[in-house]
Amino acid sequence: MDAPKFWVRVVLDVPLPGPFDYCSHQPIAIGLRVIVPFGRRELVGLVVGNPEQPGFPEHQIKPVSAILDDLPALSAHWLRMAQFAAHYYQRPVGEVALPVLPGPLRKVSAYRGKRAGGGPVDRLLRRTPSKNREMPSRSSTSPACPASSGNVAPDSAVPGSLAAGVTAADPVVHDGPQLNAAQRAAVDAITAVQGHRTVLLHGVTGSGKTQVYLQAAVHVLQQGRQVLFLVPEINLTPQFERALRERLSSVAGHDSVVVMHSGLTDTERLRAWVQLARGQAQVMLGTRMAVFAPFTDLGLIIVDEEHDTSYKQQEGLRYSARDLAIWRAHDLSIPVVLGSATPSFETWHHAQTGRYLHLELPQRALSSDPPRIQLIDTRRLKLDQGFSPHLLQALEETLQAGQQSLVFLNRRGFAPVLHCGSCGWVSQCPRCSVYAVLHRASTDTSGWVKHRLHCHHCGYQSPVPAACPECGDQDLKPMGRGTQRLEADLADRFPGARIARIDADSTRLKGSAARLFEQVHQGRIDILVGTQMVAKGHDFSNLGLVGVLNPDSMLFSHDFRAPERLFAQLMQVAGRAGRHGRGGRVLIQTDYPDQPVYQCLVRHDYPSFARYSLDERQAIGLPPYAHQALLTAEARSLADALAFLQQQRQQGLELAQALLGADRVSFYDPVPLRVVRVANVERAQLLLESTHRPALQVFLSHWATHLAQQARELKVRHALEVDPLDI
DNA sequence: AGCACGCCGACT
DNA sequence: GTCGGCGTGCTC
Repeated sequence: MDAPKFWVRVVLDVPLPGPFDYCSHQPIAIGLRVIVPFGRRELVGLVVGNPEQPGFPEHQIKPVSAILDDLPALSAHWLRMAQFAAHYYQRPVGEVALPVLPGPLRKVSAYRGKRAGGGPVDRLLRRTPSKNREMPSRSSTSPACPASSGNVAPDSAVPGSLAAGVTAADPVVHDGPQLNAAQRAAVDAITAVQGHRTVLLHGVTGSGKTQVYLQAAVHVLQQGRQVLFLVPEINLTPQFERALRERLSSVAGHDSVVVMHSGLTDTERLRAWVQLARGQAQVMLGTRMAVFAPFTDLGLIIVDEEHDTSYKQQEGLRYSARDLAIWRAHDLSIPVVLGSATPSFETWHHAQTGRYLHLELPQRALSSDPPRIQLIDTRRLKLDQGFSPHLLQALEETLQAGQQSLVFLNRRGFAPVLHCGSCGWVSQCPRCSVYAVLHRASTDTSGWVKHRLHCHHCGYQSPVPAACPECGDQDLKPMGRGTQRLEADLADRFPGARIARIDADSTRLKGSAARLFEQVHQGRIDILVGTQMVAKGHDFSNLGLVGVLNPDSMLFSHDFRAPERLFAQLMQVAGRAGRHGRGGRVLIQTDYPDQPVYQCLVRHDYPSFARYSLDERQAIGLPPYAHQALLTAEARSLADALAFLQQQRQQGLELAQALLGADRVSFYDPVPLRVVRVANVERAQLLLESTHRPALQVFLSHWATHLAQQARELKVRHALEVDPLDI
């Protein structure tokens, strides 16, 4: 007489082990979302199983409140990926699977209340009637769309990202530029891959990796399958979007490219997700979050600039989108292409040992000469406002020749610190253990320039004191140089030159980055000052000179990956020079010209640098020859944080011994972070290591549950990171 | 993580 | 007399 009862296993975005069992009067497919009661509230959950028997006392099990079937169920492959990521990064599945959905798909409020309509997906589909032909709504209540005589609706009629992205429909078939022999060979090698293979496409800046990506993508699209294209930064999406649409429109239709990144609104993200999930989009271009997109028939993944650390999420679930992309490709038996001029040493190592297919693009496709890199030994030079005479002369010459220059300094603000000459006082952030950085107020128009003190870690700001707070001396001096000061100095020195600065401060407003880059492209800037923002991807056509100031500061990090990053970064800025026509010059000012990183740079010799660095890492047992995990603790006092880590280390040692026997996992000593205090919280970390990945995984999964309990008891916040990049 | 319950201080 | 501080306990 009872209606049949079905058990439903659901994961939720809560920091509890889970999953949670519910009941329903009808079967619910795995991969669908549901609204369920949880404690005193309701949550959106994801169905991951239909157990025969619940794993919880039956009388305590509540019924599912609603079934959300406005989108097709997430695929078994997608769920495997979520499960894998959860297991690998030591988090509950629900904390992986739900936060990666567009906001409206995981918010109860989007489905409840009078304005909810049929939920966010139905609302979206109703709101874009011009798209109904291509995106027929599941619901029959959608107004029928009068078919508009084969013509595509003008883009301006479409709100949101689609409008921004869809440039005028272009029916012309683009065959793309002629590929050189190496590019041709690379495309052939990629398209010949059967099943899964990770492919490293190693090619210097300007060697034409993009054309290889596009050609490989065309091949996959012609088979009717989808392509995922990952880029490190939002800034890079517009130029790739343009290239993709142009190149791919003939194969897959102009609506087939969707974009996914954190700069989109909820609705824009939802739109891209929905189009992909319904199989209406063929290509997704995006930043790391796009690796979780719900493809229906993915055939190829491309990871551009695979070495870029932006692929690693630095909060919440600390995943590497590059590594998950490889996992995804493996699970789907499809190829994944990792492209870079300076691959991560992990990737390079795998390419050298044959685990990855190694493809080379040896030449610059667009220009004959690579940029000429010179080191300027600044140990015995008298610098003038941070500039060597050589660099000043080169700037003058480049200006005279009507070419553009880029001065690269990885330090924003006016000066790193304000200093009192008579008592030694320095500007500190009151809440963090770092200097407060002197900034030029961004809104100064005329006359007196206003400065303020900024903390780059917690956002604290204050006016500049009129006199030293310690001794009352009025002669406070800025020490050192940031991009703002550089910009001002250059303006004094080259009064006729048009100077611009691109860094996180000058591009804070939406669209200002694009505007600044546009000015540079149009040749309306002579000297560009910039931080690492300018290093990535931008193709400056008339850049004759790159000057690099103070790169040594990047070498002094205690992180063993610092030289690897410095090499990649300098190679990347160097690559901005002379991309078209004559090769440009690159001048690097350093106190350590003998360092291997600089010596290899001068010779454009990535392989030697990699060989040298990998040998070194092998000798002392660092990644990729060992696998690491990092436990960080945050507490009110440093002593509490360290005590917690010490305790976890001790218990970890015993646990590892019991689980794995011999010394499979080794622990370093707990240490304070380089910046100990941020926003009045003290931080410390504990690094662990194993040469055996599975052993580390087994250990971590046991240890992680331990940690959660004890951290709560001791009021210490903690985070466990697998494969940490910053140590 | 939320969200409630619960038991002690300064305000209309 | 209540508003409200955040301790602790629970969520299929």
